[in-house]
This record gives sequence, C-alpha cells and structure tokens, in this order.
Amino acid sequence: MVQRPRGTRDFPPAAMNRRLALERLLEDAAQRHGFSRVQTPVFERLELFTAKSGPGIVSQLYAFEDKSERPLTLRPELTAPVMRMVAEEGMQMLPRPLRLSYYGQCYRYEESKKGRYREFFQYGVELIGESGPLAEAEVIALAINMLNACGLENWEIRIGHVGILKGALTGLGLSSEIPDGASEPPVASAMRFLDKGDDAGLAELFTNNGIDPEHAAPLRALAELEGGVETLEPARAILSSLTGVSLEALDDLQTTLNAVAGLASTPPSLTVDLTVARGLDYYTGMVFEVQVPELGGEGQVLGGGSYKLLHLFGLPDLDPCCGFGLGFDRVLLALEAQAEASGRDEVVPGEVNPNGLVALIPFGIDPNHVFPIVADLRNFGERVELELRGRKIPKAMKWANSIGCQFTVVVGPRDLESNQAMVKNLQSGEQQAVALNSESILEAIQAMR
RNA sequence: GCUGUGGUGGUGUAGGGGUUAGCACGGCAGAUUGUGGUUCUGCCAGCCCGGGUUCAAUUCCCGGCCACGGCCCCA
Repeated sequence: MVQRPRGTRDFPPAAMNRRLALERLLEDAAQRHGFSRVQTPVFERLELFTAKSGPGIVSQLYAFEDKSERPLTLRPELTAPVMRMVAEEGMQMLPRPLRLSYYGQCYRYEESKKGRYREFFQYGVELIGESGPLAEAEVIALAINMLNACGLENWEIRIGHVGILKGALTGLGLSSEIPDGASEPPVASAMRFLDKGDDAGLAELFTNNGIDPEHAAPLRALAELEGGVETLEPARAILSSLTGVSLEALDDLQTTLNAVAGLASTPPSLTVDLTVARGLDYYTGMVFEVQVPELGGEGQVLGGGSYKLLHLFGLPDLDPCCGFGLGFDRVLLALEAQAEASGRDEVVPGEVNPNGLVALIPFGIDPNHVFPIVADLRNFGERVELELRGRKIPKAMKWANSIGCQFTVVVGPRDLESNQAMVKNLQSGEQQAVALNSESILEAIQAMR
C-alpha cells in the first residue's frame, strides 16, 4: 500500500465540502471589502524566497532542480509570490491601492503534527500601494470580519507596532545591524527578551552594548502593557520620558485602532500588545496576530502587518504594504473543536445545503424516458442524482435516504403507462403523483419543500 | 533540532507467545417483484513495514514508517 507522504492530507467528499464552504465564506468577506482573488504558481524560483527571508530558509523548503538545473522550490508562503506577480505583471499600472486576496497550498519541510502540516493551505490578503493607519485598519477589519463570519469563537487578536519598541531601543543606541558572527541584530534580541520577560538576558544585552541596564525598566514596563485602546495612554507616558523617541508610531496605532472599531464587527477579545513582533525583519509598522486558545501550541490562526518587500522587485514606491495570512487548516481545526464542544452539527456556516438532493429513480423501465427530466431539473438548479444501478424500490429508497436525499422521484412501468411520476418528500413522507414532465415535478418539489 | 505516547477490517474497538483474531458501525446480497429510516440472515474486509529472540511472534525486543502530544522554531 502506497501511503501519502508525511504531513500531507487527503480530503474526502465530506471534508472537502466543509473546506469549500469555509473558502467561500472567506472569499465572500474579502470581496465585500473590495479584494480580488489572484493565483500564482505552486513552484517558484528558489531565489524568490531566499531574497525575502535569507539563505537560511532553504533547509525548510521543498527545493529542487528541474531538468535544466534551474533552482526551484515549492512555495513556502504566498506573500512573496504575490509581490513578484505585482511587479512581473506590471500591476503598478493599476489604480491604487491594489486589494488582492489569495488562497492555495504551501509547503514547508518540518515536523508535522496537528495544525502543522508539510502541505498546508493559506488564505491571505495584501493591500498594496497605500500605507498608513487607515490602510492598516482596513486590513485588520477584514481579518476580524472574516473570523466572525466563520463563526469562530473565543479568539484573541493582539495588535502591536514594531516601530514603537524598536524606536525606543534604537533611541537608546542599540543597533539594528547584524554584528559579525551574530545571527540577529541586538534590537531583535532585545525584542525577544522583552517578549519572553527575560530581564536578566535584557540587562546583559544592554551592558554588552554599552547601555546602562537601568534603561531596561521603562522598556519592560512598556512591554508588559496589555489591554484595549486605553493602554496607549500609559505607553505614551513611558515613551515621552525617554529621549530621542518619536511618538508618531503611537499616534498611528491610535488612529488605526479607532478606525478598526468603526469598520469591523466586535472581536471576542482585542488587546494592544507592543511585544507582538512577528519575528520578521521586513515588518515595518503595525503588526497583529490572532490566537485560538483551544488549539494549544499551534494556536496562531492568523498573522500580518505592514511590511516592505516590493523594493526587492524594483518597486520601492509601493512600499510599505499591509496584509495578513490566515492558516486555513487551523481555522478549520478550531471550528471543528468548537463545534464538537458545543454539540453543533454544522461546523462551517453554510456547509449543509438546505435543499438536499433529489433522487431520480427509474424503476424497471428504460431510463431513456427520464433523462430529459433529469436534465431539466438540473438546469432549474436542483441537485439531482440519477439512480444508476437499477435498484428495486425498497433498495432505491434506502439508497436515496442514505445519501441524504430530500426528495425521490420514482418512475416505473405503471407511471409510464399513466404518464405520471411519484414525487416523495423523504423527511415528511408526503407523496404525490404528478404529470410526467419536468415542470410538474419541479412544482411538486417546491410545494412540498 | 530535542523529547514522550501510540498503530488490530473502510471506521470505532476486544484480545493476546500456539485463537476459525471477537464485537459494533459500514458496504454488498437476500428475507421483500412499486416505497426508505426498524428487524433477521449471509457475504466482504484487519493484526503498519523490516529485522531479531523463539519450536512458534499479530503479541516480546530493535529499527523504519505514520499519527498524536510537550519544548525549540515558525518566512
């Protein structure tokens, strides 16, 4: 038995139906916010991702060479491909801003576990060609509205701004350049220590960089702030006490949060947290992420912010952009866990079609007699399954019931003789004989529905 | 990268060094030649893979594969 590769999944009909429903919800939300779907190749040139994230990522890529020895890789994420597309397709000519959405599988070579797969699906959006607090608010608002539309509960959105802590740190004289032999700039180390609450590490870092460790205290206070918009006031007080720190980022964040409050439905939990760092160099401004506690260690379902990447493609004037990526599989896992916990049948809103199937059962007759009816009902928009196995009536009814039919239409020899069909609602048991033509059958179905 | 637990028909499980490997759901057929969701009968289908110990391994041991969990990481 050949098994599917580690970290990949098959999606049988029921699972796929659910995934389609979720994709539809996300796409509807994106469309309502003016975003349009794009698609890029599943594999790209290797350098696209090394340019974005550095050579270190190659170990986590499904990289390969084609027959002409071109270095290629399965895509590990979708932001860089979309940026590439914007540049390559001349999309800078389009009216700005561009609002793009995308959905597709990505590949990372890492340990697979629940919520972390080697082939995973990402939905995301990028807003390109306009930056600033309102653009950021539009992106956050879409994220919030999407998750609410999915019926997800108990999720937490944390919003921060990399500029605030970074500005304070560089204001103190900490370098944002990578020193020789180090793996990350001192500013990044400091951000990590602040996020983890590692006071000793922070003090040591300051000392090593010739900064008085006393200065760590206000930063720690800043990092520990957490709450709603109201936390911006104490943050402002702390930042004002430091020299050489601009308050602009804080003002922007305030503007963004106010706009989000007006544009988005209310999230279950929204906190301002200046330690949200997203770990990435190219984030330049607002950053945000969404956690679902039920999912444990792999609980981050969405993350994004403002970043500069288009300069890599010769379009620096389009930087910064703002976007987010949503972990499609994780959202689904969270919805499944929550549906299970609350005993809810429908995991994704809209996954169950309220108008079930119609089974057309030709019984003991030449099925040619019913083909036009099947075709017509389908053209009318009914979901029709034709009984193909020549089952006798009891078997056919049982079959129709087991595939979730709402109606059966039986046409047997007697019906043919009297030019009628038996239409039955399987839920109510109600049955009636109607004229053997598609209009009459459709009418009966609609009347009994 | 480190580490823990587990793997028996399609699904959920029982068992256990020598068994016809049990049960339930499911699928198929019949009881039932024009009406399903109940019932009865029969059939289908399984010990993850490789090596070792042993007279004998699905069972014990080692390795692999896969899944799940904890830490690190997460573009």
